[in-house]
Amino acid sequence: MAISAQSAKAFEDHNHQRCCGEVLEQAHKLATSGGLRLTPVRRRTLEILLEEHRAMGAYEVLERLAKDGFGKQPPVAYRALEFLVENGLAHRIRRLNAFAACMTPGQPHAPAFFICELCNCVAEVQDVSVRQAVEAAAAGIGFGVSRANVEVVGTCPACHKGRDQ
Amino acid sequence: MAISAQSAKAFEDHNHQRCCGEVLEQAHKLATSGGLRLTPVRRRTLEILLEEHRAMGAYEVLERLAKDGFGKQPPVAYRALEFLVENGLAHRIRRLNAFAACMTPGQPHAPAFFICELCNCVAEVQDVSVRQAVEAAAAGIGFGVSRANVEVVGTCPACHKGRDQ
DNA sequence: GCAAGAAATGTAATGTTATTACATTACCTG
DNA sequence: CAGGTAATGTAATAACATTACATTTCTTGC
Repeated sequence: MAISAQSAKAFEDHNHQRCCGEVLEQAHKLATSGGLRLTPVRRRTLEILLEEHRAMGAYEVLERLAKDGFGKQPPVAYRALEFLVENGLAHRIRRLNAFAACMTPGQPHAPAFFICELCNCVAEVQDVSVRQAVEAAAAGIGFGVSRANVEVVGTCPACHKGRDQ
Repeated sequence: MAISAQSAKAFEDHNHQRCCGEVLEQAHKLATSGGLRLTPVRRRTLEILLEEHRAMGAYEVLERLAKDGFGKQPPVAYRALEFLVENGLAHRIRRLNAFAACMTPGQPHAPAFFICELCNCVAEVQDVSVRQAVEAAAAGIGFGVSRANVEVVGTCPACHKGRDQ
């Protein structure tokens, strides 16, 4: 089941070719400097997420990987995706049971995902204040934060507009 | 698979018997005043979540419902749970593929869930500032928020303590 | 270089979560 | 009490995810 072909970098237009290249390059740098092994499957998985530029289900990614000559079984996709998520190169969007490439890899980030309930497109937004609010709330109950996942459901600008018409 | 038997109302001690009764009573009021139909399955589902006072998987809830004489098929649980979530009487914790009764039904709320990665217990915290930060970020990209889901993973006070020892 | 251990991959099987479809029953409402 | 709507029961299946284990590739110390 395809989720959406819509832009995921906020909801702005952008030079997609360029954005893919940039992120991939950043990923490479991180891999070599950080001792990560960006193996062929992993690299290809990241490329697929970047090319599609949207949230993709694991099985959808798997199909693509299989076509490219990699294994056909679920663990192939799940392992590669897990690696990317663990190393900050991708995110898991739980509401959609899907994964999306991180648009700002490397830098310490506090992502929030805005998911359109009409077209299922996803925007990744870096927002420090959300993270700060979460940290403050955590401190209030003595909770030690390791990861925060913020997923907001609503309507993206395009769909919001269409609704009023 | 049971998720946790740990308290979910922040991480404080509380009079459980009393808290269940209160929330159920509130749910009833909402149902009658709001025109909701809190049917036997739905009511029982809410009771189960309240009794256990933790995040429960749909199949786990289903087992209990079946024992109580309701249907044995997944839609029985999913429909009841969906109803409760739609009407603010329960929440879905996506990271755990689970559901938990809302501890503050009726009042307009902005819940954030704190999930302990060691014991899997869940705390529901009402925090306006998180919601405000989300709203602000949404406004920045022209996104219309309908629901925000904040799930924070880390260590609860009890487990955090244990770790240091 | 090469042996030993660690990490990654391939694959089969299975487990878990969730939905679709449709028949039936209960409940409003005129 | 007839007709429509909402809720329920049930079967089947879809979608998502993990376990287990064999095999290969990479790394590292000698």
